[in-house]
Order: sequence, then structure tokens, then C-alpha cells
Amino acid sequence: MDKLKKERLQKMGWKVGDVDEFLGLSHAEMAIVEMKVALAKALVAKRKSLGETQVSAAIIAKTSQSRYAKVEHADSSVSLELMIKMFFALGATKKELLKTLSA
Amino acid sequence: MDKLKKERLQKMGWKVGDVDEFLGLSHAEMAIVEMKVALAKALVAKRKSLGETQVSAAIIAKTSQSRYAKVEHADSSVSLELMIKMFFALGATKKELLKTLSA
DNA sequence: AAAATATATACCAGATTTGACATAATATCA
DNA sequence: TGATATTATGTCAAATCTGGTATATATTTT
Repeated sequence: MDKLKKERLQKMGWKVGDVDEFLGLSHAEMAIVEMKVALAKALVAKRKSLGETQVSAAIIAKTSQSRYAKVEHADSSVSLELMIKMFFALGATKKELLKTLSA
Repeated sequence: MDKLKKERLQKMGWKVGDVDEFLGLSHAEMAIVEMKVALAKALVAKRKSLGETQVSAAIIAKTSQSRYAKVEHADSSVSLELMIKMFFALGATKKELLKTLSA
């Protein structure tokens, strides 16, 4: 479908969704969930490799233990951005991040 | 500073910040800003390579032109997650994303 | 230069995310 | 086992983000 047609349809009030959706999750949303799950695993591994508890890790990352725990679980109330910030806060490098995301 | 000391200080109400801060931006925050800027560039390039305008790109990405414009500028009101979603919405692959982030 | 396109900015209400507290559940150890 | 340490879950106010409208500014076309 060309863009002019899309704009015309949109003007008429139609929802012009892409067809590549599955169970309500778009390609983009699925890719993001994948990355979040990979990051969660990496966070636990990183923290343990440093010998830290969730309490001490939370202090290092300047947040609460409860939120930190949610981050490690890729809880739905946690953004990708927060997960990445915490990963960096634990000392992870950009290289480690990219390796994790590529999983 | 060991973690036990950190926990003790925190209990006493002190703010125990890391020293590696510059102009208020932590290492993590700077890394994220870097990634956002790289993504913004990639988004513009991607959109243009598809021959789309901000209006048509916004429709494809299911948002408004105004928000889409902010995304392309890595505006402070835009999250990393939204930028990634839009990049994917324009058809970018995980590989392209990683390449962009590694810049 | 005027009209038409395209992009940028201001603003705001509603939605989402965050940090924090309280407390529960689980694991570890004396 | 009981005490202690660690991790998980529920809740919520405040902060941040999002989509959308309106409008301004800039660019391109005729």
C-alpha cells in the first residue's frame, strides 16, 4: 500500500494497521520484549559476578530493592531504558550491552 | 567503597553517589544519550531511504507527525524505547539497530 | 512571489513509569 | 528450628512519556 493511499484512508478515519501482527504484538514490540528478557538475564549474571545482593545493587543503581527486583524480572512496569541504565550502573560496557541485545 | 559501608551510609541518610559524574550526567546517562543521538540519525536516514515524509512515516509508525518529528530529534520527551519502536516500525532489523547503537 | 509541502515547536490530557514503602515469601545459617 | 538475610510482590503518589491538536516555520513547486 503506497503512502498516498494510506494518508487518504487515514483522513477517512480508517485504521491502517500492518498485517504482520501476532497476538497483538507487533514485530517491534516482540523484538523489544526479546531484548528485555535478554537484559534481565544479563543483569542477574552481572550482579552475581560482582558478588552483590539486590539491596547493594539497588544502592549502586540509586533505586530501591523492590524496583531493582522488578528490573531483574523484566516486569511490565519497567522500561527498556531503565534496564539499560541499571546494566550500565553495575559497570557494564556498551560492548557488553550490545552482546546482550544481540542474543 | 565497599557495599557494607554504602548500606550503612545510606541508612544514615547520606547520598552515596559515584564519582564518575560530569555535568550531572552519569556514565549510564551519557551512554544513553549517545545511543539516542545515533538512533535519531539512523531514523532520518531510514525514512529518507524509503522516500517517506514525516507525515507518512508517522502513519506507518502509528503516531502523529509532531511526535515523530520529536523522535527524529531525540527530543527530551522521547524515550529510548519509543525511538527503537519507531526504527523497527520503519522496517529496520535488529542487526541494523545494533549497528546503529554501536556507533 | 504565492501556494503547496514538509518540518518544527508549544501545549496538554491521559497513560505509563518510577521510586519508595510495606510486607510477604524464600533461602541461608547458627 | 529460629533468626537473619535475601528476593518477590502489592500499592501508590509523583514524575515522565505519549498521542494528538494547533500553529509556526521552513522548504519546494508552480
